[in-house]
Amino acid sequence: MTATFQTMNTPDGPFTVITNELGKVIASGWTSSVEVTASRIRPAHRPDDMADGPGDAASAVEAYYAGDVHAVETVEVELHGTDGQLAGWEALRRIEPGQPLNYSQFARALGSPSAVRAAASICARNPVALFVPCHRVLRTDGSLGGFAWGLDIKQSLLDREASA
Amino acid sequence: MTATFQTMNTPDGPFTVITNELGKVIASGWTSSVEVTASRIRPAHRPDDMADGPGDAASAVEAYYAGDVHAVETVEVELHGTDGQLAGWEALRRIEPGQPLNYSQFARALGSPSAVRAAASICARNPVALFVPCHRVLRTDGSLGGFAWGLDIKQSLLDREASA
DNA sequence: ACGCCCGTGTCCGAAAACCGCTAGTCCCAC
DNA sequence: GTGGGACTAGCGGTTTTCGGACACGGGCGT
Repeated sequence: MTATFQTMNTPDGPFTVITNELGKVIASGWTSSVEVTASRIRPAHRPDDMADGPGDAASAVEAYYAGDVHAVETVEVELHGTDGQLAGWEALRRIEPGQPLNYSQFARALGSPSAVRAAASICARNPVALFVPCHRVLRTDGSLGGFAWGLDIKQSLLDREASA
Repeated sequence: MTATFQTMNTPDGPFTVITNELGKVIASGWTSSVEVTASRIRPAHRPDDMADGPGDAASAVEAYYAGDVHAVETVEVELHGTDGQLAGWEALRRIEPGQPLNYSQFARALGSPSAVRAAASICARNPVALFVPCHRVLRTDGSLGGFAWGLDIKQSLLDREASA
């Protein structure tokens, strides 16, 4: 399987998107390294080789940073994972920008109120950051919790969406 | 991923072939059950759904049973596995009909003369029986060894190829 | 002759470890 | 008192790790 990638600049630093043959996003994150981005895809579905090339996910990211924080919502993604992960990532996409949840609420939304920690690790493994907005889940005490691409960026995204 | 299958009758009983979008064989065996056939594909690459449909692998099988035992050699296959498995399955395809090897010779051909048992399990996991002729490897003492689809069929194939 | 044990690569199931957390306790500094 | 920081046990899906099993043959000891 072969895939396409693009790296662009954003106010939060370089951002890389990897898409499959159909143009669906399979991985993304704030790094200029394709390898690092690809490492978030589960091994069995990781592309054999990747080439730089065009794609329209990039324009959605630019629109997002230009102020249209909804722009990334309609971009198609292709996700692989367990049933729980797929359900979780889908649920994340339904969170509105500017209205973050905490990990407990998120676990409850998934139907397992006590599986808070498990829910957190579903966020942690989101391969398509920004498109699946795992940054919209925070700790109950108001602190940020974690973010694979760095807490500065998580905070920046939240600020941006709060003021949009 | 979606795939196509066909089931046909042969002197050795019903035979099912599963092919991918490109028409390459991804699984096959003497059974009328698509599930059983598909179970030989490693989980990560198993198709999501399968539909009955045409394909020209079937005609090669018919030609084989009509007496042209070389007919299945040119059919394209798509295999997934470890490096050792891929090398092994490739080597199997180079064995001439009517000239069976034993497991020791096969292991030696793979470059690991002492890994006889490992070589045997590479045969054992061949997902595309007949197209990759794992039935052409026997025990050193002359007995059949094993065959996923039943020893009767292994014997029958060997007889057929010996007299061709 | 016959039986036992070992080498070797890969798969598979079971069990343990891993965590982007939370609620409850305890303790101290005001 | 009381607000806040520090510490702990418990949580539950996923991933990782580990040990056994296997389409066998050859060397060694009885």
